[in-house]
Amino acid sequence: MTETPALGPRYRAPARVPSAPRLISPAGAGQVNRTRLLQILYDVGPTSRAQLARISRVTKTTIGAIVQPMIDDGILVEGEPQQSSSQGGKPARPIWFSPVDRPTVAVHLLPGTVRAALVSLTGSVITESSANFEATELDHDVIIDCVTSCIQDVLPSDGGAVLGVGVAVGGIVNTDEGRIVEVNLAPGLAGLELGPLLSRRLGLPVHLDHHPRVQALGDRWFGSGRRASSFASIYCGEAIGVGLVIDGAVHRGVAGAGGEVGHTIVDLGGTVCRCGRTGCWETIASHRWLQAEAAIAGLPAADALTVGPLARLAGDDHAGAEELFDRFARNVAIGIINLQQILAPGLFILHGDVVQGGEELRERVQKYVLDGIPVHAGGAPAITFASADDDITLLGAAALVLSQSLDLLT
Amino acid sequence: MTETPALGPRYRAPARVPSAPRLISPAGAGQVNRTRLLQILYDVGPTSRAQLARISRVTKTTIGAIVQPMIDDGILVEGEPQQSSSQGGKPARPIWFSPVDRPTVAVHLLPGTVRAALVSLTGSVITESSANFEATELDHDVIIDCVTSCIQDVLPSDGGAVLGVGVAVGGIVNTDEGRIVEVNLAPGLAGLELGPLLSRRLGLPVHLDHHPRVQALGDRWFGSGRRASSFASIYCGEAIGVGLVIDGAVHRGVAGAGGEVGHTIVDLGGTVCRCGRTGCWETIASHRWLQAEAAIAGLPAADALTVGPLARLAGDDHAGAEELFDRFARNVAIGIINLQQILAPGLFILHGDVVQGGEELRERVQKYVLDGIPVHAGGAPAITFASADDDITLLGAAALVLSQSLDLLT
DNA sequence: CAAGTTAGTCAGGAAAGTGAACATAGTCAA
DNA sequence: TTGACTATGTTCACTTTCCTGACTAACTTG
Repeated sequence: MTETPALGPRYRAPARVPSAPRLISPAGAGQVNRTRLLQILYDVGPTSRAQLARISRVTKTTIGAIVQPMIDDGILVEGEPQQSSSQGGKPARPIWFSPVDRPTVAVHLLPGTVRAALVSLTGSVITESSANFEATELDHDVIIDCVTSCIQDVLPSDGGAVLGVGVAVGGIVNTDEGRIVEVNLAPGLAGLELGPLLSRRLGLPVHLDHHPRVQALGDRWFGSGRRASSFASIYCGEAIGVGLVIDGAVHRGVAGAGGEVGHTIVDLGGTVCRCGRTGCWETIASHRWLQAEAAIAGLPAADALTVGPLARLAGDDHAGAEELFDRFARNVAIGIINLQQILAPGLFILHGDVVQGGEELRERVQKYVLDGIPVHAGGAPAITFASADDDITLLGAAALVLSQSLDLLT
Repeated sequence: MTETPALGPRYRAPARVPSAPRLISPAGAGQVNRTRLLQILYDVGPTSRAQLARISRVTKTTIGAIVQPMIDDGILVEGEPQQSSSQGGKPARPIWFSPVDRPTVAVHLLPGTVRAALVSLTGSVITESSANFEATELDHDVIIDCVTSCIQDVLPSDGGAVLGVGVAVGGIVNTDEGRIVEVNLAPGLAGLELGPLLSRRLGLPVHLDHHPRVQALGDRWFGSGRRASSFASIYCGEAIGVGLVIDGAVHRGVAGAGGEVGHTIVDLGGTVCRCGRTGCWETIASHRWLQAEAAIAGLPAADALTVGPLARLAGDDHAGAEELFDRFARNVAIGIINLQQILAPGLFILHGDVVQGGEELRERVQKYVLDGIPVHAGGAPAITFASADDDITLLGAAALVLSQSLDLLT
């Protein structure tokens, strides 16, 4: 008889068991339901118990049982009684998230710049800070120091509990390992294990993800994708990327790949992209293309042209600008058409410099998209521009933490 | 006090409530768990209660409680006791689906041809039948008659209970309404409300979907996508389409749109597609392109060339064929690259005439795909060819019914 | 001020998974 | 042949969770 090792029961290699969805236990169902209810609350905003019961198709009793402990715990707060409806009745008291309890830290990491904010559960920025580092910096320690101190600037001074840190990275990341794979223009960030390193320094859970996916999360939780079950959140500026929300959840490919829609091939015979391949969408719908074409057309300040100035030129009836503006709209539409043909999300939310083109650009893009897809019962896809000056990426980084922590909110 | 109408409680228009995920009740959890367990059983094949308990991370007790009523009901059967492991122990009795109880009807509708089969819960074809109609036929009644009689040929003669009818349509469908929107080469099918009409004639639930999505379901349930949580099932022959499995579920766009990857734009300056737009993937990777290029290259029988003969010509060191074969591989890779860049499913299962290219073609496609995507921690995507003569679409049509009916299997 | 209406709470009941103990049926070695 | 060992499958008391129905609270209207 062999002795059982002190470390625990003898390990026996299990039969090769494929990972499978777990079954739900009553206790697990409670966890799931608490999480879902909080999701619903985010979707609909401050809402009374009775209304939540109607939305989630359960009884008021159940809602009360779920919500009351959270109120006692300080996560949720009960608002002032609202006006009764004209039919009378006890006035409803809306439930909403605490504006101070358990905030999250949101970080946006760009080549040379880091931006950090303390974000409340209600989705508003409490404190903000930013710092710069040399984009050519190769020493990981220097970068980590910079990021850490920027975060510490926004941490609550009273040392109150923070849920975690969410990081949006403007480059390719491995979400499984919390590692940055590559960031254009910032070679020093390549290979940086930002997740584990930050987590160790701060003693907080850290989640990081690809910028357009974080942006999509921001749209889903706090922006115009709020109640949409599927949509594409596109960033279009100096580069192009997409975050896909499919059936209410942000889609990640294996280990966090995917979303590189800027480097899908749309023009086989086209020009060479900075990625080394030929005919990427980015070669016909990013700043680089805009500036090259503007130079050819002889537009003023062509080599620094962006969408806003181009729109103004086009609005002033500058013939070359008008023509370029329209081609830009068509080129932006190409990638959207392809996404719609493949996935048919039905809603496209555009961010980045492209929104500087305003309603005029949006309408043109929409027209080209509608021209480019067959009429189908699914209905015409909607193209919307995000507001130009929002913090949706920071809010998305906060949502990144929330989406992983909701079940920790007891 | 107004009287309550006889039809039921007075209907009161609810406050505009956004559709939201329901919370899970204990009873609902049971339903979900039964369904999940059956899904797991499909994924892993015949399996003992104890093994199922390990896979689904619940106790043997629970599995027994779920499985026993289904055995009593005849849906599941207990196999012969297996050999004990070398360590001894009571021999396990694998549980599996009944090969005769509650079969489904699978239908594949193509321009001019309909194929029907009776498929068992175990995923094997019990009976099969096919019929032809004029592809130019415009009378809906004639088509429905043809489909109905083809189905009745395979219905069990003893009138045993059939779960339902699944239909794969080689064209655009509206899955919400069970309506065919458009089928290339068969204008009479456009607008046909096949779902409701068949359902009324047969008295059975009918589900229909776009062919590549049905094919993906077949791969997911009975093919090489069986345990994969995400993959793309591509049909590539006279046309190109894709069915996407994302997180274990087949993705449908709004009302069943999406999957039209053949008409994504990959070659802006290219040739005009039969869809009327320019530069679709289909214009460079379907039969039409192959035959046009073969004619230019002076290959024999160019106007009826398909992939199999081309592969043989190339294998015989026919210079023009070899070069065309390679370009075809590259062109097929283009669309796969784009899908991988956007969604990174990590696995691509190819069906249709393209598989006639054999391992030689598969390797070339894989090489071009790997050349066309950045190295990323997610790992290199796998490209696989389905076996040439399988019934995966019919099995997928059966799975279409199963996936909607699992919770009806008590 | 009474009737009607809506919000929120309290006690009892049903569904479902858990965990420990037990019956069942094999292997292996003395 | 027997006993120790191992693994499968079943029985029963227990916990969690949500539902039902009755109740209190608060406001509007006539």
